[in-house]
Amino acid sequence: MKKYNPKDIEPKWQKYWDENGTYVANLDSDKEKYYGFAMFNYPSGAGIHLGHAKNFTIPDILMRFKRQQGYESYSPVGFDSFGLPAENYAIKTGQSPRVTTDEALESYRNQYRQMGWSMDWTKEIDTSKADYYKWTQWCFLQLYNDGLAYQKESLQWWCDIDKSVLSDEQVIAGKCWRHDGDDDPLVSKKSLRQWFFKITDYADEILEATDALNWTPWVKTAQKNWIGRSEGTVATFKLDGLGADNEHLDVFTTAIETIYGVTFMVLAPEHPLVAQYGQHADNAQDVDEYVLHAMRKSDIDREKEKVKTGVPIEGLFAINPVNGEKIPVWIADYVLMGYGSGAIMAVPGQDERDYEFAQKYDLPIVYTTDKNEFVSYGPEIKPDRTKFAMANSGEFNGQNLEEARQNIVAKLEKDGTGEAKVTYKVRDWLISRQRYWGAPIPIVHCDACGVVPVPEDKLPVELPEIENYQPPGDGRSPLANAPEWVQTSCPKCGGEAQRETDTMDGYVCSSWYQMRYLSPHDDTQAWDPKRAEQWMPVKFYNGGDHATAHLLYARFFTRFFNKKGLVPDPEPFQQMYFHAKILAEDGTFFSKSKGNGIDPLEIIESGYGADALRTYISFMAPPDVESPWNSDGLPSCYRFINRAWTLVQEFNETDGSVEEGQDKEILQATHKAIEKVTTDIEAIKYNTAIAAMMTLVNDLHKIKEDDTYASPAWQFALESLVQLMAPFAPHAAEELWRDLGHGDSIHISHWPELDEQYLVQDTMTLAVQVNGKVRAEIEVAADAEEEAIKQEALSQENVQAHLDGKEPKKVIYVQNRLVSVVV
RNA sequence: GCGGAUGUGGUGGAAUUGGUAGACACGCUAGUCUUAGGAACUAGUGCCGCAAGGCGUGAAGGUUCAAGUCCUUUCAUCCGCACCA
Repeated sequence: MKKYNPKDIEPKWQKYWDENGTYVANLDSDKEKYYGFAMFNYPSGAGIHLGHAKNFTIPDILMRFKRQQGYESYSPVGFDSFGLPAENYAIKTGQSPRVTTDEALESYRNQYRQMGWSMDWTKEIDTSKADYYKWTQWCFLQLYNDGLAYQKESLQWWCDIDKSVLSDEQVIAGKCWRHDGDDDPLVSKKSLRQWFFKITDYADEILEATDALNWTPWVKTAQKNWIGRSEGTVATFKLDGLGADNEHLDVFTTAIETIYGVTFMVLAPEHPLVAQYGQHADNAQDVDEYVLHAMRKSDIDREKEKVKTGVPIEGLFAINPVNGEKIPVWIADYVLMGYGSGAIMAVPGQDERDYEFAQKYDLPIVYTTDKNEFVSYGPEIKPDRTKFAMANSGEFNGQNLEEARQNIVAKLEKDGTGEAKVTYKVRDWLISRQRYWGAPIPIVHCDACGVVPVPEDKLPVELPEIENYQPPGDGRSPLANAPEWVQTSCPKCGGEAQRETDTMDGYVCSSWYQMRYLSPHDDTQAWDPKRAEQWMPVKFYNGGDHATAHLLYARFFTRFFNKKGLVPDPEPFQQMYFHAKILAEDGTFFSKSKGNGIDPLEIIESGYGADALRTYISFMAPPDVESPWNSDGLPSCYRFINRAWTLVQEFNETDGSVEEGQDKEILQATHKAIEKVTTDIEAIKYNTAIAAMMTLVNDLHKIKEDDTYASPAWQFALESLVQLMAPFAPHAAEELWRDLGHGDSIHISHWPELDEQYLVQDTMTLAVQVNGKVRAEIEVAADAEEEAIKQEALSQENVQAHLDGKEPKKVIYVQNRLVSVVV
């Protein structure tokens, strides 16, 4: 008998599928379309790991299923290949990122194929190739033309030794990643002029659309948190002293009703008024020191700070717009420049944080409600606000908080000292990177014309090959090391001009690739809007990372291009599925440092094959449940495939003798499996789909225990089984399909058709409960009358015993389930 | 602190949404066979008990003929956000 050997059949069919274009999608097909994929990879030198295996197997199963169902199923493939690791490697070795990336890509292509993923390789994209980033630059220009791309000074981490910009992940415990010794200096912040995308313009509509999405629920919550909308009031306080008499200070608060309790003001250390008036303060030196100290701390470090610190700006006061009270102004780093206006009115009587600060620095505390509870902490909490009465608040005393809030806002608006306002946590998207290995920003700086966008017909602005990947030391990217590239002529006036040397954040590249996949080789446009009309939004998008930024940015781009009429839907991903991680056998996370990783390729090559690996990854738990790897689990899936294999081989070796006696049983088992597997794949519950197939295999083995079957029913059962298995174990299924006499690929065959008549049983087994406890089981005809069933139930010996001579008060029959007798 | 979720055998996990808890696997026990293997096959396996029976879904209450599922309280764990004004 032919043995199951994945090492033989897997490479064979991989080659066949490639050569026959089995998975090549016709993007202009008339068929109903199904478009799905997983977040693409950064091709690192290390190759794929178990997480990648899961990431791409999840959509692959669904896409294969849809293909069999007759959809034009498009599984695109691509690589997010710009990024820091290749650049860091280049700095270290001088080897071009282009070269190392290409090497990594070649290896990835092989590994993807070995996993048996049904990707359409004829449409592969690579974000670091000019034919892709040309259109990333085009996207930039569209945003620029609509005023959604702009330049602004912004602070960047800076290493004084390298004279180079650092990304967040290159700052480790406040020091540069390459200079983190005890004697090395802390990193500092340097102000650079950088490019931003105005995503805040879209914050509201993205937020509003979030609830309706068919996305993993917590991802939606994360999106909403990230946007962080809160409704409140901006109040204007006039300043007094230190020559600031004509200045005013705007603060944002969600609890304006506490304004009578303001006993001090707090500015973030970066607040512009600090730089302006701090030097005039009586304690100018303290102010200076405090600001310097705070600026050196990263935001993360600041948040870790348990004890609040601050200094007053002595001599500077603010005037409370509601009662004219003169209150001191402080600086403290518990106030963040990035939120609201970077300044707060502190109400220690009603706010926990302000209370803590006031306690420490001995500042006065005024309560503005009749109950001394904190009310302004967070926009979400709503202690029944109508139950609090205002106190110490002048004309508003006695009103409940809700009334007072409205009345105070009205008063401020009338006086011109405040207004209702909505703020967001999300800030504009900083896309400038002072890096080499990214898409150049298509902008030219002309001495005469200023900032000039590169005309669309001059795209791409190609990334030049350079000699030295070390940053030049002036805050510009290594592209500044290529003067002949930087030096150019102005597209407007033709005069001397310099190219922008910043490149774009990698997230820009991945914000629109779902559209590029539809026109991967089009050199006349970023994508064909007619194709987008047919294919967008993406039906199924899987990922196990990037729950916030990437998805938010992709939504921003899609909304923008939707308004331009280039995509049919404002949302990019109809369904977003966020899978959970596979854990190590001990329940901890896999990590490079622990070296406890499991190499998918090793598993395949050890003889278990990709099919068993794919099946086990899908079987171990529902994909969205974190579950530890169990090395004994893999063999169990191999065994399952092998048992199916045996059924087919034995069938092939029979002499054709027909046993029809158990056809009905065979068909019932088969259709039950068809139904279960179909609904479970649709619901991404692969674990129970596989369990149903295992049950079918077990059933078929049992049925044939004594005889060898060769009936048409038996053949239908085997063919259906193999077709059901095809999305999970595509190689073995293909081989078995051919063994069953088919000339064409199983993957473009069809999905087994369900015949519901076989789901109905002739008889059914009902449980009989007496006072809620099961006391007997009865077997009755499926179409038996309710009365007859009840009689049958009551006549059971054990039921009678538990009735103990009493008359049942009630007998309940639940259809197809049980009979419940109440005494 | 706020928000979201989850607690089921020795293990991963099932459970038609209120209807026989533990599907399917792993592991374990016993057995069969043998070109002795990390093979295949068969049977058993929630707990206590020889059995009858009893007990069982983190804990405690409640609703119901019937609760893993609904309600209340509570404990634990995980995740997201977090000095967001």
